[in-house]
Amino acid sequence: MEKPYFNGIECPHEYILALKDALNVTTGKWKLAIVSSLLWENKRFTDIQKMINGITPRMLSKELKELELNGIVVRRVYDSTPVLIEYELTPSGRKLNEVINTMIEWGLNHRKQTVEELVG
Amino acid sequence: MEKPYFNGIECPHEYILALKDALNVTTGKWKLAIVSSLLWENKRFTDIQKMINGITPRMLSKELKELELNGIVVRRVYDSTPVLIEYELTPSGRKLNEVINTMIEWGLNHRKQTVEELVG
DNA sequence: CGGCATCCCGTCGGATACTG
DNA sequence: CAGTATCCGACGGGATGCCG
Repeated sequence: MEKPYFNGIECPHEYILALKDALNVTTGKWKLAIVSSLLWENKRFTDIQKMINGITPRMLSKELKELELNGIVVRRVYDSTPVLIEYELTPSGRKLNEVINTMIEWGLNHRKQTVEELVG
Repeated sequence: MEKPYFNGIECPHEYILALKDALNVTTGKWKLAIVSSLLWENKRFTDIQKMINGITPRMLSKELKELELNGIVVRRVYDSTPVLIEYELTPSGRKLNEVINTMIEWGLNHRKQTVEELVG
């Protein structure tokens, strides 16, 4: 891994903003679950709700709006009868997978390290 | 980047836990700032507080305790007179920089993409 | 120096019911 | 189907003051 962007001493404002953008999407109870539900195929409101266990329509609606505002998700309205509404990830939205993977790799290693400390 | 751990369809429970560990540290107003303040050298309570603009002792105390519980930070007490207390990152804590860098890279690219969409 | 105790408020998110 | 409206508790986090 090359030099750190965020080293606690110098960190350009642009990087802070970029970090906040990422945190804005990763933080909260539902956003990552919603993104992940859309990774392999576009889905309708109710399908997302069924896929994510426990989310209420209120939260799903709110989160989808925020994700759309932040350029993570696109809401598509197909003017058929009856109207069909689908949600799709933007390219940025799809790339969130890389962030998630890095987090998981860190977490796996962290758990391994922590257990080793406890044992030996 | 190789295959995704978190693909929205299959994701082992172990990976979910690892992800939650990472989210636990990245979420919230202060944790990443505290971690970053300790990246290059260990620091004392008041030094961290001075370095991070605006954090109150109440929050710093609370966050440091959580970080210690989660194996991100170690609290060292040197039995000199007067007593010296220092905080140090664990190896896992230091590796958080990789997670942060990935987030920043995603955020930078996301902003570029979003601007391009608006322009063209 | 390195905190803790108390008060306070805004936001997150759940429950439930309702609508075009 | 794709949401909206209303109510409510829990928690994050700020402000202030005090302590060994």
